[in-house]
Amino acid sequence: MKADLDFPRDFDALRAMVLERRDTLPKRIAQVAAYALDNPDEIAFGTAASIAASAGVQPSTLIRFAQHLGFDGFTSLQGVFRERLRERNNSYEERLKALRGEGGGRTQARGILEGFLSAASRSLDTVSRNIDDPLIERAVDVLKDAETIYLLARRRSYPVASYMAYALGKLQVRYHLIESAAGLDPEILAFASPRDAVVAVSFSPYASGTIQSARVLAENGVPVVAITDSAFSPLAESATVWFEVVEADHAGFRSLAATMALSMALAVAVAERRRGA
Amino acid sequence: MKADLDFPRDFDALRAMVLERRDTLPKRIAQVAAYALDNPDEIAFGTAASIAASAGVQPSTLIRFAQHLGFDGFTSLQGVFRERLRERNNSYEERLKALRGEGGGRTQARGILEGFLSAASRSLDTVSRNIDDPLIERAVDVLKDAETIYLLARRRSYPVASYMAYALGKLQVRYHLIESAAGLDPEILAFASPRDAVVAVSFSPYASGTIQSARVLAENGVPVVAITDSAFSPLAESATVWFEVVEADHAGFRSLAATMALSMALAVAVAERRRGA
DNA sequence: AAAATTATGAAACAGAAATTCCATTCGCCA
DNA sequence: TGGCGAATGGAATTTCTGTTTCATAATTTT
Repeated sequence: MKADLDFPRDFDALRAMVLERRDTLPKRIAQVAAYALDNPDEIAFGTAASIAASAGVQPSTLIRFAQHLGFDGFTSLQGVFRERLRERNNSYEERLKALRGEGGGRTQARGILEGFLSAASRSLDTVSRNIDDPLIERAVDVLKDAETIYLLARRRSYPVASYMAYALGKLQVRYHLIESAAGLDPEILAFASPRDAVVAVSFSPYASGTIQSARVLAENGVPVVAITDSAFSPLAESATVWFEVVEADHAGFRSLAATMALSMALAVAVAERRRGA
Repeated sequence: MKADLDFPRDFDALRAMVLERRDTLPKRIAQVAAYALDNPDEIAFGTAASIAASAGVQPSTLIRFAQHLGFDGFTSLQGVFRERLRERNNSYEERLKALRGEGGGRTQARGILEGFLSAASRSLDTVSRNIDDPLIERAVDVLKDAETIYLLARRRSYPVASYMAYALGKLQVRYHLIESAAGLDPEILAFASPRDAVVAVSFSPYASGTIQSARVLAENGVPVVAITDSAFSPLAESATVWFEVVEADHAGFRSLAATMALSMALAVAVAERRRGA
């Protein structure tokens, strides 16, 4: 007889058990384990067949996974995932309530995190209200015909350009990321022609390098798509199309969430347009 | 014939429809309707038989209720209740839905932008639920004593590190951003001692450079704070403290919003702690 | 290297679930 | 009151789901 009664009663226990045993689990079982921890909602609602397909295994493997953990079948394992979903929603309600009630039990670091999360969230809200369709379309029109897209951003804005570079690379769109303040940039920018295009990102206080480069490029007839934070931005003057993105800030640091989302949207939209979609 | 295709797509619409018609509904159907609005979780998780018993009606009545509302059966009605449970507390999502409703004609690019905004918002929600205070405190403890903070991130994660570098610089915290895959990194990392610390960021598929460097540093006794996306991440093994941040994605590109917020919070919290605040 | 054990895939199976059907009851109007 | 249509209960039916089984592959042990 093998009365395996020590199955995990809740999600945390299950998670702990999986992590503890992960090295000893068979390959397919481990594959299911990883999927389960990463997609708990799927497990809670799906059927054995649908989950198995989504995780790339056989339904029977799911049951074996459950049995490895001490459950007597998939159904009882699923119960744990459902219970978690019920409780999570409850605790989240309470979390919101605590936040509204200005709960005192938060640590300082937690408060800072909430601040940044809130700033990011406000930025997203703002940009979704303020960006209008024709503007995006015009920007995409400009960029879709460019032989090379030059990415211009410094300091605070640099992370935006570097993520855009990553995306454009994946999308097989030719680009050039203007890296450093040092040396080579002027020469590289001298190659830019009116058949190329520039994406320039700068927020107040504007990095002078970005502003000047953008101006020079614009004077040479290279179309410029700008992302900046005000109509009075010196970037707006040089721009063919410009977006006003006002990021909320916390502790003196602005969120980049909205700018990131916009720049990624531009990258993907350009790639799709080129594919003729 | 009356092809009733206008069944309620979400819980709010369903609720509104029920309230509107409640006077005209047959007795048993009304009984089910009341039960459904009062016990939505039961509907989401239960079976038709168990719900029927719990509501004091026959299973067939449950189906009639669903059909009265325009669904083609109990199963599709249940789908609405499940969807609600998944997407509860996602205020941004609902706002987007409302926007679509009134806006009418969206362009393709606009759709892509909304996709990224929505992904960012979901990421923020998730991280605010899943990160707990003690974890942040421990990470800050590790970092506050470091002489130099080494920032380790490649490719997709690199923008995070570069923004963190910007912030740490402003905050006058000594750091070193590991730049390129080329040449100098090993020598620079060899300087790191147990009195320093590392912030490593990597998401699946994990950049091998980041993983290896983190492992070597950990073996040399340098504390590692990791931000990664799964308990199975190889980064988690090397980490002294690790955060699980699951970013939502759109069009194949993950949001960085949550990771950005977390990394900025760490930077600011460390600086404040050092100031003795 | 061979044998034994364990893991995996695919399909068959049994049971439960949702749905349909039909006889009966209820409520309403002539 | 009698007749008609809608509503209801309960069983029959069909669809689908979790589980089991078995043959095969992989892995470990001897």
